[in-house]
Amino acid sequence: MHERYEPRTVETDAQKFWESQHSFRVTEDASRPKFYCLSMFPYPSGKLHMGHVRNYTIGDVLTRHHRMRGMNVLQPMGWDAFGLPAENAAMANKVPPAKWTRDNIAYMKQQLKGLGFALDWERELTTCNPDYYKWNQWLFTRLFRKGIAYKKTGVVNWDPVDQTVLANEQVIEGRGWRTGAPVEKREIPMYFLRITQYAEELLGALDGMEGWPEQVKLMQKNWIGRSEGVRIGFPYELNGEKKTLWVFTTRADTLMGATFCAVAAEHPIAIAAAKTNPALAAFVEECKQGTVLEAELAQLEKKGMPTGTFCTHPISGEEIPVWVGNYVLMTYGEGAVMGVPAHDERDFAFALKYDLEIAQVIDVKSFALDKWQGGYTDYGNCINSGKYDGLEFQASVDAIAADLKAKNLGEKQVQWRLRDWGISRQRYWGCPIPIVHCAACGDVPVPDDQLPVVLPENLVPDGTGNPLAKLPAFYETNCPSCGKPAKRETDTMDTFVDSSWYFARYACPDQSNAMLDERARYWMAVDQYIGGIEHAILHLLYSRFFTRAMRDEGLLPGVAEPFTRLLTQGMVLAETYYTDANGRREWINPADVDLTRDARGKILTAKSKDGKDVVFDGIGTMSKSRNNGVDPQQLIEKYGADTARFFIIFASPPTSTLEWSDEGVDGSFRFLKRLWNYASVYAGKTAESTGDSKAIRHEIHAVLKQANYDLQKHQFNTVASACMKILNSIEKIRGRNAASEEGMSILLRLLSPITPHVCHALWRQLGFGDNVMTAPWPEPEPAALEQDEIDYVVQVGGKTRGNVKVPKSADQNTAGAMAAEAVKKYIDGKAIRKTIIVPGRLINIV
RNA sequence: GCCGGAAUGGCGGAAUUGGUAGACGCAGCGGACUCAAAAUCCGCCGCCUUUAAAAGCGUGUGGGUUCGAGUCCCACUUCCGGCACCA
Repeated sequence: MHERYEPRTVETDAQKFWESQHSFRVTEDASRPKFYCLSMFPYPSGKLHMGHVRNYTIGDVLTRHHRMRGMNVLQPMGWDAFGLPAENAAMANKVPPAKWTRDNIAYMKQQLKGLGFALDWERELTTCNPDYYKWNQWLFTRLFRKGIAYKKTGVVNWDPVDQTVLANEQVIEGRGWRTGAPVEKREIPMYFLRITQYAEELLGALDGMEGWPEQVKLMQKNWIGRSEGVRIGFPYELNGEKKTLWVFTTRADTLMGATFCAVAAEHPIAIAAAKTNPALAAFVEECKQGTVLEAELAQLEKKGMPTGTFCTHPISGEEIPVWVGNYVLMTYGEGAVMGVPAHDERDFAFALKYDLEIAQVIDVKSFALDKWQGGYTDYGNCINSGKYDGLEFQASVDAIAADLKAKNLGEKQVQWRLRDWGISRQRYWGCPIPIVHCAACGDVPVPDDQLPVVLPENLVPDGTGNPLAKLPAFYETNCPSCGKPAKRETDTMDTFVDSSWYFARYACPDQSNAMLDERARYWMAVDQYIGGIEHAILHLLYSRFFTRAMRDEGLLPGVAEPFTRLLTQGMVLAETYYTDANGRREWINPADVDLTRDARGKILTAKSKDGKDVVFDGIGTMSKSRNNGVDPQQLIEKYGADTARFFIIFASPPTSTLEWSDEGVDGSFRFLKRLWNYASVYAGKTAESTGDSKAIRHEIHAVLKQANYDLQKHQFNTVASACMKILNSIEKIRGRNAASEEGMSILLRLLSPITPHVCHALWRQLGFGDNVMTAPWPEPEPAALEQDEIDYVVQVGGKTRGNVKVPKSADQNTAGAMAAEAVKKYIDGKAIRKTIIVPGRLINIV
């Protein structure tokens, strides 16, 4: 046995062993409980980043732990291979996205293999391969025929110079990233998936999902956003035609205080008024500038302009003005709201600004017309509301809804915040949408025998629109229905489509006759899903929707939820720095910044390697766009995969955000070295000290008990600590005896999911067996946990004043008396009011 | 702006349901070994007063509940994630 710990040799040997044994290959096995453990697949951006190492180490710890508990564990891996960065790289390097992507996959796969993850590589899948995306297309055509997929217009960011659609990420401070031109909103036809049809089910099912964090369920609940209210009609006349302006409100009790209505710039009233009113036309035009980003829209200064149109209040019959408001969203409800300045903060500010009437109709306290106060939105009884005066919230809503219904101007309604999912992307590197546009037959889905619609792989985009739209060889085709010349759709699908069902395909990646087969029925649902908290809404919600859509296609009978248990990993953050080059930010990797700090750790100066001053721009998620990713490869090369794995597990609990710093990694490396040294130096010797073996056994088994509890809670950082504590205990023995032997056996098994290579080597070399992966999971022995005396903390009036050892057999009175004796000097001369005894823990004398 | 989180020594973090705050590490300080250094091993290590013994303070801020609060409640501050075309 080598005296020195040499990670490279140890890791290569272990990996060769696993490969030769096909240790991670799994098949369906009815005799054992199955456990499908899945980490979110990576986008092949170039090389692994720390977030990947963290994610996949957590997944591997879970996988290896469950294997040792006797379960049939599937842990696969694949590539989320379509997406925008490949097109950006293609433009920068003049290399087709396909080549860039596949090169990245090859490199990252080697990195993953080097980290020793227990992955079944025979199931690897890549979303940009036709044998995968064929089934995107196949399912799309099914959903299209059912009406779940449909066409309507959607709003996109438009770069007027490059004549191209921009992703939100490509809009920097309202301007196109390449051209610097102010971005405009533009409406274009797109395909949508009717996720709203599943809104009720997606919301209702959350309650029963006990394996999901409350936090994520709450976010999804709020995102779906069910609200109960009243749909209210305000009749108006436009060009002599009688129409009704429909609004939705959750506060119908305030209807008598509605003094105006506001519509979105895209609303028919606004468009009609703009035709005859140049000032209004300019305002409508202004509203079209800027991005579609909701975060920015919500923080815009609220502006408006009267349309000149008036509508009739459905109860009072008064004429109230209709305004255009830049804060009214066409995408929510019907693009119009009623304005109740007295009881809505936004309406109040709007009314003050434009001198609109403010009419209090709820008896909230101390109402003042000139100043908004928090209580104005409180519920209360109606006042100044005619026949509704004195009614409380629910009664007034009921009465108003009934009256509106009688007039055919409203009814109670349930409204959802969730919108249908627009999946069309005017981009090259994605899955082609399988539709042919025929002048005679309309939008015709591509028939099964013509699938997949293959994406040509040799194109290089140039930033001025989708290259597919410039390639007649791609878009010129014949109508599958009538055979006449027709045009193929050139938009591709949102990459979220690819990732909304990949988890099911891992069960049967080689199946060429169907999207899924009976193997998917065996493995689904995923028992444990692991991935970043940033996916809490979109990816996870889309996957829940897709799983139901697949269920309703008969592909996954009885499966509604894709992920039984969810572990949301905290993000790995890093500091960000930039240099300012002629107003354009150049992002500098934190590894290339030299810092000086003051005694409190505050940054004094920051310089790049070439001596330029660098601006610190806070801490944020590691990303390509801010060049603050930390490459784990250097860490792995210097210390080995086991140290990298141990350190990232040890550094913080899986769900916490982690500000990356590799200070402290030495400690993890030292621990593995100490473990190795102990095994090589002392393992051959008989013990020097055997006297306190009983106490040491107690320590080890108590730590093991706690570690098993922590594993259940997924608190892996303290499991790593536990391993260190066990080694500390064993080291006191300084040699080999029954206690150290047992301790080592426990330690190597407990540690093996975290650092599998070194544990594999030591398990064999110390003669415990051939393969630690097949050893049973260690459990504490009750006898070793027994103690004769209990250590009580003694408090006087809640302050800790001492300790007392009480025999296990002693009753409460004896224990109390012993405690009082132990802290005598603190209670001398004072009356004892009562004594609180927490069995096994603490005695408080008051 | 809206939704969801987080805040504990110089640093990462621990504290199972309200019960000894700081486990386990990092950094630092002192020592052993060494010609020396590295590596390794041993000890100390929240703040403050103090020669010491001992006392007081202490879990982002301000209140509250309790015999007892890092943990529960109310109000705030700062930071992080998401906001539908980054993935």
